[in-house]
Amino acid sequence: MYISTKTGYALRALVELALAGENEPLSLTELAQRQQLPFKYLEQLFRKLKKAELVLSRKGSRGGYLLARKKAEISMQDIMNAVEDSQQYSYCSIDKFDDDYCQGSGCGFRSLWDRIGTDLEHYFSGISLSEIVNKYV
Amino acid sequence: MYISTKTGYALRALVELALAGENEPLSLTELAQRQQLPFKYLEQLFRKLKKAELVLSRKGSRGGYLLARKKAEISMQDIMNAVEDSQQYSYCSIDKFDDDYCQGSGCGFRSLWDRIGTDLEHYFSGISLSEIVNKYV
DNA sequence: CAATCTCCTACTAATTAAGTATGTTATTGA
DNA sequence: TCAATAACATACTTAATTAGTAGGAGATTG
Repeated sequence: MYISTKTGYALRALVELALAGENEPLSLTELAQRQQLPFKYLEQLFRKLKKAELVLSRKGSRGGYLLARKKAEISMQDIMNAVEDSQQYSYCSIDKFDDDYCQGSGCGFRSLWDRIGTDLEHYFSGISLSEIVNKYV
Repeated sequence: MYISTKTGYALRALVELALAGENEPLSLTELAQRQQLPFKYLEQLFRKLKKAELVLSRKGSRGGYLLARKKAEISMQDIMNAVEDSQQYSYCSIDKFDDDYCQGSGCGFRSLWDRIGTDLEHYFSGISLSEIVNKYV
């Protein structure tokens, strides 16, 4: 169980946006250079970030990306949700078990996973981009 | 970020041991049947669980596995540590960045990852096998 | 001594993550 | 108005990790 580099990249990138000016879009070319991240990979991440409405874009020359919300309104949970493929923290391998053992929502393990999922979601929702920028960067 | 089936399997298996008698070892053959888990895969998991001193084994006929500690003394963190390959919750992709950006322990992101790792470790250490057995099974 | 187990190593298969390649569309500034 | 710039989109390749298999050696009990 670990945080993917995908989330790491996204976080770095958003921190960079947070540090940039409010109204000056930062281009991915620039961003990729500053963070030494693969440009084409970033493009993909940003498509997801945009879909999740964490960033806005401006096309064309002098275009780029901007944060769509205030730093304080973007949490690590948001970022992970946007970028990570599986939305769940844990999954019950329910389909491998027959009905005697694991019966949908009645399954004990499933409710354990659910609890853990909720707890972790709560935890990561509590870490905002502004906190990261202030404390760690 | 999610909990692997490996951890799920191990948890299920240990719960099964917890439910079994104190001094009657449970064989993997039996366990695999009860939980519908692949026997050979379980063997590997149990080798790790034994190495981590979470279980004891008795060889030979009528042999099997027993919990090495009281249920309350085994946490999800223990299980994950034992079974999961990477011991870290998060890793800094430090080696991809040059020294200008990320300088070992001085790197802001790294300390963020460290904080998260510590927090999660603490969280999972707080979930014991006995709690799981009591509340969820 | 035979059945039943753990123990050990080395594969293979499947899935996911990471990264590349190629091209299209929109916007700005010269 | 056109050329440069940068987002948008899709499809593909490679690398890494996870899940699962296979076969046999070494103990122990009835």
